[in-house]
Formats: sequence, structure tokens, C-alpha cells
Amino acid sequence: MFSKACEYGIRALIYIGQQSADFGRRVGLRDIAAEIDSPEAFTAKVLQQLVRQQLLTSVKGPAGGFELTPEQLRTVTLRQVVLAIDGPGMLQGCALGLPQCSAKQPCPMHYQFLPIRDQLNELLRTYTIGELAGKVHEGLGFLKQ
Amino acid sequence: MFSKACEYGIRALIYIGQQSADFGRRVGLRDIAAEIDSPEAFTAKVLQQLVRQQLLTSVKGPAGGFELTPEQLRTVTLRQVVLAIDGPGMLQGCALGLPQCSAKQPCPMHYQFLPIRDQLNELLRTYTIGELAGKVHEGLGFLKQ
DNA sequence: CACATACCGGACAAATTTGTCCGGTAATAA
DNA sequence: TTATTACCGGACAAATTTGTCCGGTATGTG
Repeated sequence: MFSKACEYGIRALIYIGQQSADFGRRVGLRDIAAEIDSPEAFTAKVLQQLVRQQLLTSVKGPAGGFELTPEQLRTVTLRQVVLAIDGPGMLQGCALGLPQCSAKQPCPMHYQFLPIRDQLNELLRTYTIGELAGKVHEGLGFLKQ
Repeated sequence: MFSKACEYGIRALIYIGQQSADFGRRVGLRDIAAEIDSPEAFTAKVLQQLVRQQLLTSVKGPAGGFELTPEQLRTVTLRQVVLAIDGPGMLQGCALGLPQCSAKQPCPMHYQFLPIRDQLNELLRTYTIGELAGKVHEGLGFLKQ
């Protein structure tokens, strides 16, 4: 569904978000990779991308690490994360790969996929990192097995 | 959403299906690749896969080519095609990449993605190649731009 | 049989994604 | 200022996906 990079990015953000929201605590890369069960160096690349897009905050030096500001917790949506890492493909591309699929010249599945696509967009647009971090906090969601 | 291989496979099957249903006509690889705008040699690989899985029929020699039997037109679903080429990942894997995501230990998006996933499965299970070929026949769907 | 057609199968190559390594830079503290 | 910590950035490597090439095999025709 999403790329590995995107999966790691989302899981990392939720973990960072939970630590920021619950303890006001910054977390380091080692910590993050361990908690979401992802390759450390590769996860670093993904997080750098998110920092550049201002969906995540980083602080260098001792006691540094990654954190989400209260505003980021409240406003950053899954949709923004997916767009930042994977681009718009999954959110708007044609299911059969036609470059210009639309009502004007639809693929045979166009109108069947449309409602599903719409629901996916709506879902990603609705959920913020803060809300998802809340689920983890309440034990209603997990970031690794 | 689906791999390129899967996109080509679906488009090719629909085209072959339309030719089989409307004209009882076998189509060659060159023809198919031109009509669905896909790389010929790569498409050949995908079609061989579908033939091995008996979702498609091929005939060698002069006047040979690919065709769909009436039974294949009636019974082969999109779901079978996706499973044959891409495997079950998109149809049942966790959206955040957890290897064992389930009600027992769900990811934070588990219950949100479930209905969408279910609809996608239902959609793919419902549509047969024959039905989609019908749409193309009626000018309600296109396989290239 | 000889020949032409068209799918089959394996090897190979390019492109993309995934993952690693290491020196550089900023920040903090002694 | 010096040392330490931890993110940053670029180069590199492995794995997967995408795409190509070519000889082999089966089939139909004369």
C-alpha cells in the first residue's frame, strides 16, 4: 500500500508524537528504530525528509533528538506524511496505470475505484499524528510486534 | 496501488477478453502491447504468468495468440489476477507494515483501514474480466490514452 | 519435410527502492 | 576551548522491480 519508507515514517512519527505528548520527551534515532522495529540508518533518511518538510522537529547536540511540537501534533495529518514521502500516486493515480484517467476518458474500473479512493483520502486527511499517538498511549494501538 | 506488472496484466486481460468476447478473435503480443500501451517483452512475461495460473489461454504457432475462453471470461475476477501477480500484500497486509497486525495487537490505523480494505476486496472479487471487457465494448472504458 | 509464425524460458540489463557507512556540523557541558 | 552527543548529507551497496534479448519449442501451411 505505502512504501517501506512511508511505513517507517508514519510509525516513527506516531512514536515520537506519543513521547512528546505524554512526557514532553525528545527521542533519539536509536530509540525510535528500536521502538518501531525499523533499520536505523534508513529511518534517519526518512526523518530528515520529514524535518525538511516541517512535519517534524529535530534538535542537535546532547539531549537533542526528534520531537513534535504541540502544533505539529494537532495539525500534521497522515495525508501530509504520505504526500511528503510517497507523493500523490496512491492518492490520485489511476488504478490501472493510465496516465490521464478521468471522467473524460476513464479506465474500466474508474468509477468503481473512485469511492474507495475518496474514503482513503478522507481517512488520511482526518487523522492527525496526535490522535494516533493517543491510541498508542491508551493501549489501543501498537507500533511493532 | 498495484505493481506495473499487475497494471499491464489487467489491461491486457481486458483487451484480450474484449476481442475474444466480441469477435472470437485471438490476439498476438504485438497487438496487445500496442492496444494497452505497454512494453512488449515485459508484458509477455506477465501473460506467461497468467497462462501458467490458467487465468488466460495461449495458442502457439501461426494464427496463434492469446484468448479467453467463455468460462474464463465469466469466472476470472480481478482479485484472482491481482493475487496471481502481486500476491496478497495489498489485499491483506497491514497499512503500517506490521508483520502480525490484527485485532489482537492492532496498529493505530487498523480499524480505520479495515472497511476500506474490505471494500477493495469486495470490489476485486465482484468484477470479472468479461464484465470489464463489456465496458470497453460499450465505450464506457478505455485501456490507453 | 521444410518453413514461417508466435508463444516460452532463461539470462541479462536498467531503474528504483531499500538499506549502510562515514565524515561533517551544530549544540551542550565541563 | 575541548570533548561529547546526535542529527545532517552524500556516497555507496544490496535487493527488488521493470524492462530487453535471444534462442528454443510448438503449431499450422504448403
